[in-house]
Amino acid sequence: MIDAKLLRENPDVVRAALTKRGESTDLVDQVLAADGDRRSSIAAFESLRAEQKGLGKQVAQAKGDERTALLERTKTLSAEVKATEAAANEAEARFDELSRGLPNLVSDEAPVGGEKDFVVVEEIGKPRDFAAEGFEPRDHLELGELLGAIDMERGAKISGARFYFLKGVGALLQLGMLQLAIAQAVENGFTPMITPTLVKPEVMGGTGYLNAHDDVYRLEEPELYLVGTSEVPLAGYHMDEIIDVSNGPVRYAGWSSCYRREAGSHGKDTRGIIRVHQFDKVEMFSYCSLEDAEAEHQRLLGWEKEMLDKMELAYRVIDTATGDLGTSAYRKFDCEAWVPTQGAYRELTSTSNCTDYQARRLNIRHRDAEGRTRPVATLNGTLATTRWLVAILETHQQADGSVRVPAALRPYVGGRDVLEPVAR
RNA sequence: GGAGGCGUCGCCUAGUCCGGUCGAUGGCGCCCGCCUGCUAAGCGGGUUGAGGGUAAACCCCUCUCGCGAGUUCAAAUCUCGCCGCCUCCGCCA
Repeated sequence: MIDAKLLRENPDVVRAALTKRGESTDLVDQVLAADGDRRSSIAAFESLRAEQKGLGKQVAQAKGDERTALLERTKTLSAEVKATEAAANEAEARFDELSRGLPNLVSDEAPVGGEKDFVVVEEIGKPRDFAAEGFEPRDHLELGELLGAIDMERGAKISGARFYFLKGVGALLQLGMLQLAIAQAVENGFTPMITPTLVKPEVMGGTGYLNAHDDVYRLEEPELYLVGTSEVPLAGYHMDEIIDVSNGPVRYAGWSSCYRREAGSHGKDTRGIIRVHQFDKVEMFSYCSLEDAEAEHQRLLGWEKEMLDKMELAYRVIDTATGDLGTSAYRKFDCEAWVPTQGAYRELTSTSNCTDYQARRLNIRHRDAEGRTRPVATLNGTLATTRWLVAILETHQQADGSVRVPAALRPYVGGRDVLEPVAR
């Protein structure tokens, strides 16, 4: 949610952000009008209410005729108070609903434009040259089937398209990767968390995901939503609280399954586990002061790179363009790993600085140096997900269909340094 | 699923039966000051959060006793619904 005071005093800042995101600025004027209504109706109610309270006090003291006379007046006043209060509540609710439709501001440093207007910040490692090595790389699904690691067919049989089983070394690799992620996070002061994956509407809405709710699974009774990332329960964790960030960021590492409908992506990435309805992820989540947020964002990015380095992958870091930020993000960096059979970089991690946008919606505050309450900043970033297996399998494959295991993962596959094809 | 109990400004707590000096009591903790070689103790004061009047300070006002609705001139207090926690029973793992 955008600060109402900022919107009132500097509506052009908000309009500029909307324009950079490629959205209409009409909503700004609607919200401003609603804000005016809200404040005037609150003032009307409050002055009547003050009068009513004053009279009520006199009634308590008065006796006889004087009392009857007072009661005559207070009766009509009572109805007016009720009516103006209802009007004020309504105006407040309308303002709230409209202003929740506004996305976050955007960083001046974020590149302006759409999905393809990202800026490459850094390239790390070199994509393997399979032509030079003299063999045609197999894609991750073919490798996964050879190794007995991925079973898409049976996933589809029991749950439909975009579902899968990870089995054998596939299951071990994923568990290893996630455990490695948790271990790294804990080393860096994160509190590990295994979160609920079903959340209430206000939590899903508070994180800004309900606007794009085509992608969210919804349960009818009771009304609950399956989370697409543990960012959602971790943001909701401190909802309606005043937390202490005076000693630096409060950091959580969430381990959860994630669910996405992928409603708008028919026909895209239909093969293998690149884009699936359910996957597992370890997500970093930080609460900190607004002043500390940009520095914390860089730290989260650093920890993502550290994990990717452990997987021995070639990847690049991109600064996401304003049109591709999502509702809550003020700035976003993605790490994209090279996927040999696609000849392309694909997103493996994403870290967002949501500034105080989610915190305003979820009512999460801290006390500043002067003891005043202020919304915190929230940030998130990926430490490992199922999709990483795609890049790991393809990057480390050998001509015979075996796959070399990155050193960091070997303890999790029984110490093996190579995974061999199995007979089906 | 059934029955009962509970929910007060960080924590504990008085108040709720019998509506109006509750515009909320006291303690603990915390903050400021005084006192004191230092510390502790003692003494005095402060200490829920939000919104509006204002751009801000001071100040003033309104809301806030789990949430919402109702009764009433007036609700922490009475009524109804909901949520959460606890205890017991049933059922399932």
